[in-house]
Amino acid sequence: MSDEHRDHHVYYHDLFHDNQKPASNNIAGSSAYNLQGFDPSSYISFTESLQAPMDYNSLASAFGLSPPSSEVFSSIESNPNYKPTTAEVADLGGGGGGGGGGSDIPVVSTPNSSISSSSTEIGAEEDSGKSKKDRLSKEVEDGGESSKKVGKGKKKGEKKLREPRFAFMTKSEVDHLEDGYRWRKYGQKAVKNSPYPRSYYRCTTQKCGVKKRVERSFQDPSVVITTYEGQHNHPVPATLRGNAAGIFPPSMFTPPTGGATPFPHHQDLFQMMNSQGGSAGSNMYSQQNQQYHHHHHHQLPDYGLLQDIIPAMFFKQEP
DNA sequence: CGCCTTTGACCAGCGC
DNA sequence: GCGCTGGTCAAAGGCG
Repeated sequence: MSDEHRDHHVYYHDLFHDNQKPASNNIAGSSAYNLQGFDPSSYISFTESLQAPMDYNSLASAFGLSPPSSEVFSSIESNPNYKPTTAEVADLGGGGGGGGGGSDIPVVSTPNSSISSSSTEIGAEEDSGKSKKDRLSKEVEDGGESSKKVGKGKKKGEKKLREPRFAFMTKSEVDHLEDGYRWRKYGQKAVKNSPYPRSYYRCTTQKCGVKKRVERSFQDPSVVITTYEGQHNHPVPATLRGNAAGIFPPSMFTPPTGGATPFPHHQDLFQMMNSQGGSAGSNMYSQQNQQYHHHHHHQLPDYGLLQDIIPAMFFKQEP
């Protein structure tokens, strides 16, 4: 395994399962989207389903700060009672092998990104995409999850509730991207129609039920699809925190002024992003971290803030 | 010694 | 009801 993170491209795209979502959600149609021209209707339904009081503009501006050339796609499962479907399982990883229509995925992207092509990667295989059905109307209450065992009888009629998820695609050679948190792998499964396995991770912090799923796109092996589920109820481990610029643009965070970034990977990321299309201030960082010593891979927080920020913005906060 | 990965088995949901 | 598939468990092993 290599410790280096290279060529990081992050793709975000919005995915929300709106039950009766008309065909207007087709990705092709959204190819023209960009954060500033994002389809209002989609936004609304998205927000509504999230029940998040946040202002979209803040989000948009946040993403809008991305390097001009970055290609970003994120997907979010906003429905707290969301029930994964097959297609989504295939795409973003979901539970239960249900059917699923994977083509209704609204997309949010930054300017200059070519959504259609990339989004295709994500939703590419709806091979047996059936219709997904939604049901369930329990109240979501994160947290509870310790008593679910495989071989044991489970609680009465309690259903396993799944938290909203946030997925994004990153161009990287490493499967498991450092994000500042500590994870323990608890499973790996082969993905249907894909030669690449999917790994399941869980935040090791006690009481934190955040899960993470990592898989490589079978369409484009250079792309890694990471899906977060839940929100951390604790801060990033002190030993792991530090530079968390990660995939977010410099403007969103305090630039590593003064000192060299201990994580050249970031630099690579920025360079990559900037170089791609770019004309944005590119060597802001590139001149700094020329050298560094290799740290253990566990000490390379990359996308920590991604989790800190995205969930906070999109995920339904518990009362 | 503690923490983590590996790995096969098992479980749950859905389609047929 | 059976079979498929994704998701999870937990025992065993690995590594610092």
